[in-house]
Amino acid sequence: MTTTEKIQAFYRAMFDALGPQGWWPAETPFEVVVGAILTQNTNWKNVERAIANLKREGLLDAASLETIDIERLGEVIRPAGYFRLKAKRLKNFIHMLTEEFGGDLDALFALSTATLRQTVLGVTGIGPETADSIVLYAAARPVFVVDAYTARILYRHALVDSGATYDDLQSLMAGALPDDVDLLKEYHALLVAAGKRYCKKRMAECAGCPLEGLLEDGQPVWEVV
DNA sequence: GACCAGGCACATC
DNA sequence: GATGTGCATGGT
Repeated sequence: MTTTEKIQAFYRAMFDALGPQGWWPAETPFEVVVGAILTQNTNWKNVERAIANLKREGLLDAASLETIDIERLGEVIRPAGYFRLKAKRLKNFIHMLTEEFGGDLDALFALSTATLRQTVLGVTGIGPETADSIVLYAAARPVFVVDAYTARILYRHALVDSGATYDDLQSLMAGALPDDVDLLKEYHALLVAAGKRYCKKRMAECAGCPLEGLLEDGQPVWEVV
């Protein structure tokens, strides 16, 4: 089995076992952007609380976030953790959006995919995973979103070594998959769903994982990652 | 009480 | 270029 075949087999196995995940869980592209920043290294449940607070306070739009006091914003998003840091990061994104695109997400999303990704990446506090989440799930452009579960699952199945970078992982996945927005949305969501259930950080047993026994060559690696 | 969660920037060597 | 550390809440 080639690496490409393995990556495609992983998708089928996860989809058959777990079904469509319906990501991103948000009502609007703007909410996707906010959620992408708030979920950095954070349980989604806590992000939901923070987003509910933003909605209740009528703050889930560019103009409101541009004008709100940063300390008050921090209090509103507090349940998401790292709240001072994330208040700053939200402000950084909104400043860029306001100054360069008149606060209009559609204007930002009119950029070419590569330029859009670079522009979003240029915001302090937005790294590769957050940028790609925005590009894929908010702007609906075909990029592969790499996250900790992607790295862990590919590493434990010996498709990459422990030194693989974000770009290494992204290239590997992109090279094996079509430029299909719906498929790429689903693949990332399935990796997270499978990772949460069967491949948590210190989990050494993975009984019941849909990826179990899929590879006929190469033993899975079981160092903790 | 330790460990973890859908990262990222920055300091230091 | 690699490695270490701060950031913070809420669930298990």
